[in-house]
Amino acid sequence: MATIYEVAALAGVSPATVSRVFNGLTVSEEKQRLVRDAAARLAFTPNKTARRLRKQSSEIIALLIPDIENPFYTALARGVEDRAQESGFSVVLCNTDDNPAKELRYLQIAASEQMAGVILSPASDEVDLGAIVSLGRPVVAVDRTTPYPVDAVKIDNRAAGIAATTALVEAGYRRIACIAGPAGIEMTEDRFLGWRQVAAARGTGVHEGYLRHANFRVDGGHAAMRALLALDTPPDAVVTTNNLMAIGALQALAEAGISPEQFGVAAVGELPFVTMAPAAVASVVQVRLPARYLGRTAATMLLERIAGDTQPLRTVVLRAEVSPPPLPGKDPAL
Amino acid sequence: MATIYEVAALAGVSPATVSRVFNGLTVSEEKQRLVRDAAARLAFTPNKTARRLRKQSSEIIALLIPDIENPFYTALARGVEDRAQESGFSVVLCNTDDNPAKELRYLQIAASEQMAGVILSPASDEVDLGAIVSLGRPVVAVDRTTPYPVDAVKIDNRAAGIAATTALVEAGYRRIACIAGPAGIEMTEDRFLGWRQVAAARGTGVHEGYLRHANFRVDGGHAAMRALLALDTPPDAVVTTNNLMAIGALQALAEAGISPEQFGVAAVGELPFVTMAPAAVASVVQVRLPARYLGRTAATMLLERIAGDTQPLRTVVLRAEVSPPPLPGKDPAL
DNA sequence: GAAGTCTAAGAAATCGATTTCGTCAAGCAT
DNA sequence: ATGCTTGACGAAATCGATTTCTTAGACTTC
Repeated sequence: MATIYEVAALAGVSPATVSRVFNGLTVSEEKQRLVRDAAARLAFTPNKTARRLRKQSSEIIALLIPDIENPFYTALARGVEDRAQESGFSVVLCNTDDNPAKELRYLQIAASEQMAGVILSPASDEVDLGAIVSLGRPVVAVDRTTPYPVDAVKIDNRAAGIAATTALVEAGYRRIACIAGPAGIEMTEDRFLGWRQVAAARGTGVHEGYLRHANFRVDGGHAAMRALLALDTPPDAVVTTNNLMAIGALQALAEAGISPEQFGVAAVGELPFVTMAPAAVASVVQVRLPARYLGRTAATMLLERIAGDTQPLRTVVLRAEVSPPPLPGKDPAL
Repeated sequence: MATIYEVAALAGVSPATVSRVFNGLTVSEEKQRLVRDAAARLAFTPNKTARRLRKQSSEIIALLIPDIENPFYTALARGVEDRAQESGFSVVLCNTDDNPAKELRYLQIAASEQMAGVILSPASDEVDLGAIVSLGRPVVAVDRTTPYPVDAVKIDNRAAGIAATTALVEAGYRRIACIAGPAGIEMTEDRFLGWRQVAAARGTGVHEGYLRHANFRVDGGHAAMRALLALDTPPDAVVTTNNLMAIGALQALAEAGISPEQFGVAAVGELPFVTMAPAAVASVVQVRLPARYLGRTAATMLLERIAGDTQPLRTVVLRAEVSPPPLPGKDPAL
């Protein structure tokens, strides 16, 4: 790795001039050419570490997500990445596993690595964002919220819960259960409040035991669905507050020999990689979340802050829509 | 952010001593205590950027994968991440999108960021690893191979292709087609060679038009399957060389009203998030790849090199197995 | 033509750790 | 008691860029 000094020596100028050329500061045509030629000949790449030490900031943004194996978050990550790339930023993807300790560790790394900013989906309401916020690094919460004063991009979760449940009611279901995520996460609680509101008003009321808390993963949805089916008066439909728990629920139903055409299933979120028969797919209510756009929006907000935007805190709320499945074989891009 | 100088001043020692304390070098009990107290009081965290500039290396490894939205690669990433974490390393996940230009860009970043090493699944055989290799940074290729002299972890792809095709033959299918990935990637070519070998020997021979090249994604598999179904003499079964193309194929079949119980489908790779009826699921041949373990192994090899291991280049070949689906609702961890 | 204003570009300080080099004192052998 | 080793620890150099200062010319302006 050639350094700026070697380039300077070869070009017959001072290191300062080399730096100026690479940073677009005023340098005569003449010397610019000399420097560029020398740099090309030495295959010079500026040392980012040195640059960062001096500038006290980098062009890297950290993205902390709870579960990298959940297609919702990978789509979100794509959105962030694409937007960041457009501005010449790189994204470091960190998997927090819904574990506050891991999350904290990554936040510390982000700080001590002088990363330009952080986009995160907090593992819990108790994440300590105080340290990084007071350091002046911009932070944007995405999908999930946090009590700390940071920008946020979220879904209208209450409306999404209502939409999912309403679709089931309109399909004729009345005994509607809910498989919600862990307590203490506003995102899932809003969705289940939406369910409760509709289930109470237009279903048979909120039956004891029809609300199940589970982890956000497939196995959680599976276990919860089995428990629901084992009730004395089992429900005739279920709402799940995320995509993977719906997969688990569908698996449990399939095992029990029940098709989603008989038993209503609604998911807040999109089912990834469905291969069921078209009729079965169509019978599953999917409240599609604009995951990629969520990520893109968060990235845009973060980049604005990084660029020095000091407007008051913003929370962007996006609405999800109950929509038909995309044309099969087409990726619903962005 | 407190610096080492402030800690030194507060503790009444030199900065060198503070550094020594944090690096476990010989320092008297007495001063150790003073330094630790001062550091705690100032909430001191060593500046990684400065450290990296001086040490010319970091505790970050770059992981370059072609498609972050493919569950195979996210599982692989988990394997890498878990192993790296055990050794105190962080992982930076980079999505190359099967795009050599993006890949090159990330490799340059890895170099100029002084990352400790790189694990990658090359987007093409022409990736230029020369620069980073000659820089002395360890590199491990995973899943896909490269002509450059680097360690590698891969699947016995030929055997996987043979296993997938053989399972279809044994299920009674004879007109077996193949949906392969883009040409020029050894991984997918070996798999399709396995198919060709078995199809030629035990099927009806390799029919003109039964080999389709597609991108590695769902839409590619979908389009290829439609093309196969539109042939004058359509096949009665298909082998896909990865997981997502199988999803696409199954979707195309479902649209055509064909169940995988009638039309043989075999995938090299595991179908993510299946929700089909158990009988349908069981009829799909899945050659399960140890994705997580692949990642873990690659990480282990890389960490050994980082630690200074200089043994000759190694290529670890893992065998995939045609196996029954995991118990529903259970994540096939590691 | 003297004074004032720019502008290009070099010299040197700076970012915050690590590490080499010395120094000084204690411990040990002769 | 002298010389030698050993160990703790401070002073200062170092990593490679960026960013003041400065300075020397070139160019205005009255």
